[in-house]
Parts: sequence; structure tokens; C-alpha cells
Amino acid sequence: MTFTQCSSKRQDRIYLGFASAPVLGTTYLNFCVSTPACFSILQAYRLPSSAGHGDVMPVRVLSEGAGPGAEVPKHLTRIPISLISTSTDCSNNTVKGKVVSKCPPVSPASQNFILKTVIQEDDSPQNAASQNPSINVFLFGALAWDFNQTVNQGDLVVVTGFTVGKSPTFNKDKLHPCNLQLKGDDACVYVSHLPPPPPDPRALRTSKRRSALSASAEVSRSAKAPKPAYVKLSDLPIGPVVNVYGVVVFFKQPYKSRGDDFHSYFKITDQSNETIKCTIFCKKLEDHPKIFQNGDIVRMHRVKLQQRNDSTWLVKSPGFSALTFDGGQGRDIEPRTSSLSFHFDQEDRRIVEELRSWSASQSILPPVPTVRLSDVQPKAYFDLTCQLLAKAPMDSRCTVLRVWDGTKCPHNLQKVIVDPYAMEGPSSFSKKKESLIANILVYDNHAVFSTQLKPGDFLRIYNLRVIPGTAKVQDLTSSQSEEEVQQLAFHLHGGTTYGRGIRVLPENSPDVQELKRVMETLPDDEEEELNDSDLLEIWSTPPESLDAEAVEYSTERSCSHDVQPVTLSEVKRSHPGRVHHVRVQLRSYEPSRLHQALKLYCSKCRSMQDVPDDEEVAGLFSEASKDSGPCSPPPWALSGQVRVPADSPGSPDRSLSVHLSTQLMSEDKTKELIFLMGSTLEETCRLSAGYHNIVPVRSSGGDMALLDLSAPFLFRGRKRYYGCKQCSEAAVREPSCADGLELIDEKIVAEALGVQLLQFVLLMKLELQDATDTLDAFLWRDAESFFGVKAEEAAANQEAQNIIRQTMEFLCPAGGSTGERPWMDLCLTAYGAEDDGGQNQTCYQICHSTITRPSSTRPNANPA
DNA sequence: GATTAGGCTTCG
Repeated sequence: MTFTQCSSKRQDRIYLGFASAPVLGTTYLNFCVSTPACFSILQAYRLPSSAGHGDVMPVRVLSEGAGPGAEVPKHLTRIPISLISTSTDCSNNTVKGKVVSKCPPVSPASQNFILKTVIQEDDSPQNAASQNPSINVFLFGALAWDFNQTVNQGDLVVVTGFTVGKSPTFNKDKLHPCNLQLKGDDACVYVSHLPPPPPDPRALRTSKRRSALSASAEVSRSAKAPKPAYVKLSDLPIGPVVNVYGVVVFFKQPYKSRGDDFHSYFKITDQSNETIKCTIFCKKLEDHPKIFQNGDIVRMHRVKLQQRNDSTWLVKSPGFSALTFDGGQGRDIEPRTSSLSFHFDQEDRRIVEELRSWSASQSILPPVPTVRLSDVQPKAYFDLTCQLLAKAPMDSRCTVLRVWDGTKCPHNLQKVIVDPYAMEGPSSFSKKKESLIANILVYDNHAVFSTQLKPGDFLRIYNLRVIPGTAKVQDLTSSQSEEEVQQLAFHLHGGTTYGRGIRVLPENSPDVQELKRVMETLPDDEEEELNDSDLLEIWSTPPESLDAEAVEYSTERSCSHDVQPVTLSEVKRSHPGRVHHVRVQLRSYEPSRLHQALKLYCSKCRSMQDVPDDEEVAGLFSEASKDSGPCSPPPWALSGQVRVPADSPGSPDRSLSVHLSTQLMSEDKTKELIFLMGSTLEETCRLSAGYHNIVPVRSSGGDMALLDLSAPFLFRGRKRYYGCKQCSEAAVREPSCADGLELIDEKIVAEALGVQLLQFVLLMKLELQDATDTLDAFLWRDAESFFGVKAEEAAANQEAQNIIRQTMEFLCPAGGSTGERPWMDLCLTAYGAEDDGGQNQTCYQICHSTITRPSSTRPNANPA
């Protein structure tokens, strides 16, 4: 049996409508013959008196097709839009452009219509969207009405008889400093219509799979609504609302912005070779274009080009809607949308097919990073189409997705320890299926998004990173030998760069269909029979995701509280004074240098202090030895000399003065307790090997006194004891051992000396985590039972320290991932406490909880 | 009604 632990090496740091205007009455239409350019003329001819205009108005609408055409008078000179200024001579000039937007006519005064349209130079030398000049054109009165009836987006117009005004909206729309105003007898518009699309009997067939309701909605829509015109991306005017089609060449999945909406960022291109950035904000995720991969074709209605920061962006405007199509040639043309009602006909089909074949003939798309698990390469980034089998939150920022795509990755894959209770979906699979499963750790925003995923979902995970690493594999058959094996981990880092994200694919998507076909060739889990050896393995080994040590380490609650386990977020919401049971992982802990976890605690004044380090203590000894004036020992003491062996060969032994209790002398217990004066810390430690209790003393004004209580008042073997400065009334007194049998220990000495004994405690702050939250909890009162180690022992012996260190390393492996941290069942108490600023806060303490260790690290089982 | 964000890898 082997266990693995991932220690993947960190690499270097490594987004026209038709106004339902009141009926004006009859407009008189007069048809003329078109020029080769197929122009029609819109000219005021006559308006009924009911419209409130003069009897005769120069309105004439001339339609293309059969009949005589119209010609733009030859004496008129065309001027480029870019050269229009308020000083332009209007009488003999024309302006020609494509209608890129047409607003509904408005009627500020009753029946006095105004219509705004934007025309754009269609044949200027430059082809860039921002370069093609366009201008606002305002039409008044009956001309506005006729224009609305006759002219469509995309039509080519020539206007004459205009006046040039200053554009009040130039600052906003950046279109043109001037506008054209068409009113009065001289105003005239020549129109060249876009050819109408041929009728297509298949128009409605694409909706065959849709419900009758939506199909009928389409029919009714297409019967009533005008056909939208689409603007080529190179012709996009800045400002006006337009409709567009484009091939996606870059995209990010919609993600929650810092504002209120989801944000989609993508780029589209078309046959004009213009690439346009699109940035769409929508509250609802389903309103965003459903882009699955580069090459997809997006149709957007009611968007506008906006100029900002030296660049242009396509943004949505009111009434925005989007359809998305697979961009693959020959694939079904099935619009992706959540809208029940949308217009889609043979014209759309033609546009999609044209874009597909155009895009197939170009090299506009980046290489497809979609690979299967069988083909993954270390260090690569790739898009994975897969099925989610199970998932489990690892902590508040990480979720593991257990996925498969029916192929077997030839590399070793990272194992992840998952709490079976936290797993959504099966917590184990057959051995065969298990070998096809990849554990994908998704972080941050993706972990949040993953809460919406359900086992069984088909997913595409974008920009998944393959991280090569090594795992320590312990082969128990060869006792303690460890070998390192290469393995791969899959991470979906937080953020959206390079389109990182997760998308649920619909079941009918061709990629999912393909995936299903592969999976269907594999035997079902249930069909696999368990044989004897499998059974044996199940009995004798833990689940594969647990490592060998984890089997032996476990946490237990020893309390008798009858409460159900709760999540950390629930703990945080409850009031202080309660007991909670939680199932958590250790995210981090303080102090990282474990010796700093040792504290000295006074049970009387409840103060806590750090254990002084050796340097500080040595300083106190050296200070004390300077006060070596004459000293009269107390009457109960006998004074003498003690020889301190030299610390190195060649140097002389040193003699120090000691004082002993007369009573102990009489009992021949000379080794039990000595009062030692003038020694260094080091000498005191050396002597502590031969004397059970050593109390360092000094001379103070001729009397014998204890050292400053920052130093230990007592040395007992390797243990040192400290007193509370605040609560002690220290004086050198003879310990009383009434029966003479009592062992002299720190308590007896402390009591005799009037020292309030400080207690060794372990104090740690553990950052706990579960799927819902993190929480800082103190481990203090029950720290000794948690580790099974006395704090006093930890202060004095290496073995005890090792146990604590190993336990912490097991609970929170250095450099280890969340997946490698075991789950702990803990009992927490919540209590109110004042912080340094006197503010009330809730604190948490771990209690009644124990770690049980494997035998190899149990105290005394394996003395070093 | 405005805001959000506006690509260009990596904490885990």
C-alpha cells in the first residue's frame, strides 16, 4: 500500500422601430425610373391639410424596381462627410452615405415630426470603424415620415437641399461637429435600397426542436416585425444603435463584475476584417451571448459603438438581445438563447453560413486548446470538455471538481483528500472509473461559481493549468523508504485572464454528444463485479484518497455535549456562550515557531507572559553575581562550597557558595535542595544534573534574596520554574517538609519562598476552515489533551516538542494543498472577551478534542 | 440612472 502526498513545486511567479404615429392621411407617391445605382427620390410633394402643413409640399417617394428611375441631378456636387462645415455651401452640394441607424420619428409638437438618422461614408478609402466619417441627419415634417416608411438601415442615400448646423451632441457621440437638417421645399433624399433577400421555405425549420409556443412566437414576430438590418463591423458608426453579426475571436465567460452586473468581454470579426471589442453588462447571466468557443458566431441586436480611451467598444443599448451559433461548417444552425421570442429567418441562416465559410477560409482563430485527458501535457493550459461526477468544497476559496471525459490520462494524477461528508456526488467509484477521474482544484471566483454546478453536468473548463509535481510515495512493504513520483495536478486559478472560467454545456451541444459517445463505450460502474481480491483490498486499505498516516491520525471529541455539527458560518452567526461541534481543516496557525506557543500563565492574576529566552535569563544571572557583597545567610541555613566542574578541559573548576537547609542536612538529603549564589546560568544548568532542586540566590543589602523573578526561581533537572512578579511575595525561607518523607517539588519550594508559581501553557491560534468560512480559534486550556503532551514537558524535552511539531505538520503540511489537510472533528466554545481597546468580541476556543497519533510518534513508544 | 471592465496566465 502506498500513500501519496502532493508537493507540486511552485514555479516562479510564474473581457427602428416603426413609430405608431397617427395616420397622416394619404401620401402621394410618384414612381420614376431608377438610375443604375437604383436611386429613389424622397421629396415633399403634397401633404394633406390634416397634417397641418401647407397645401403643397415637395414630397415624392420613388421606389426602386420596376418603373422609371430617378437620377441625382448632375449639377450637384458631392462633398465628403469629413469636409462638411457650417460654411459649406448647401445649395449645390450633396452628401452620400449608408444609413447606419434610423431612429423612430418623434413628435415634439403635434404631428410635426422629426427623425434622426446617421449616415456614414460608405466608400471612403479607410476601412476602419473609427475612421469612416458619419454624420447625424435630421429630417423634419412629412419628409421625416416618408423617410421612416421608405428607408431602412443599410440603404444608401444621397441628400440634397440641406442646411448645416452645429451638432449639439458632438461631445457625447463624437460623430461629427456638424449635422445636416432637411426641411422645406428644397430638401430631398435619394434612396438606393438593399436588395431584398430571396424567400426561403426552410426559414422556420430551425425551430423544429423548440416548443410550439416559441415557434409560434417566432412566426408571429417575423410576420409583424420589420427585418433588422446588420451593419458590417467596418461600417459601425459611433453612437447609433445597430445590429451586428460577428465571429468570436476571443472571449471571456461572463463573470460577476464589481458592479451589479455580469460582464462579458469578447471580440468579434467579420468579412470586413474589422475586429471589434464587445463589452456587455447584463444583470442576468442568461441574457449574455452563450459563447462556448472561439469561432462561434454572435448576432447582437441593439448595440452601439462607444468611443472611450482612444478605443471603441460595442456596448448594449436598451432592448439588447443576442443569439449565438456554433461556428463549425456543416453543424446545425441552432441559435443559443434563453429568449423565447426572437426573430430568426432564412436571412440569418444565410449570414451564419457565410460567416462560417468565410471564417473557415481565414486563419483568424487562435489554435483550439481543447484536449482530452489522454492528451494532456505537463505545464500546458487547455480547455477541458468533461462531465462532473462529484465535487466538494475544500475551503472557502477552493473547490475540487471530480471530472472525467472517458479517456485515461497516461500520467499519475494528484490525489486529493476529501471529506466524504462534504462530497456532493458519489464519494467513491469503481477502481476502473477512479482511474479515469481527474481532480480539478478550482479557486476563488470559480469556486464560487462551482456552487451552482451539479454532478452530471457537462462542463467546459477554460484555461485549465496542468502543474507537474512530485509526490512522496511511501512504500510500506519496504518499511520506511520513500520515493518521489511525478504526478500532474489540475488547477483553475482565480481570475478571468485568458478566458479562465467554467461553462455548463447544454446536453445537445455537439461536443457533449461526442463526449457521451465515448463514455457509452465504457462499462457502467455497476457492471463491474467485485472479486475476492478486490474485497480483500477494500477491507485492508483505506480509500485511495487517504494517506497511510492519515489512517492512524484522527481527531476525537471527548465531550458529552449533545449538539449536531455545524458549519463555521453558523458558528459565527451564533451568540457567545455556546458550545459547537465542527468538522474543519486547519488552514494556518500561529505561532509558526512552536517554541513561541509556550507561555507562562498565572492562575491568580490570570496574566500570560512569554517564556524568557536563555539570553535574557543568562543576563539576569550575570547581573545577580555582581552583587556579591557580604551576605549573612539565614539562621536555618548552612553555608558551604560547591565545586562546579570545568566546562572545558584545561580550565579550572570553580567553587561557588551554596546554602543548605539544616533540616535537610540532618536528614542526609544534601542533594535535595541547594540555594546557589554567584553562578552563571550555564553553571546552574550543569549543577542541576546533580541536585534535585536549585534555587538561585543573590546578595541584597547583606541578606540572601531571590533573583529577579524574570529568571527561573527553581531549577529541577531540565525543568525551570518561574514565579509571577505581581502575585509573589518572595523571600528566602526554609521549605518545610513536615514528615520528612515528602518529595520536595516545585510546589513546596514555591510555597516556602512565597512565590506564586507560573504554569506552563500552550497557546496557539488556529485558523480553521470549512466550506463556509474560516474562523480563528484558540487552543489553550485543552491544548495539553489535544496534543497529549504536557506544556511543561514541551518546555523541557525535545521529544514532547517533536510530537507537537509533527502533529501540526500533519494537520497543516508545509507547502501542502488544502486537499492534503485532514478533517478534524472539534468541539468549540464561544465566549465574549474584551480586546485591547476594551471592545467586546467573540473568541473561540478548542476544547475536549484530541488528536490520536500513529504509534511511531506516540510518546515513549519510540524514544529518540 | 450610473457603475461594473476594457485580455495578454500562475497563491493555492
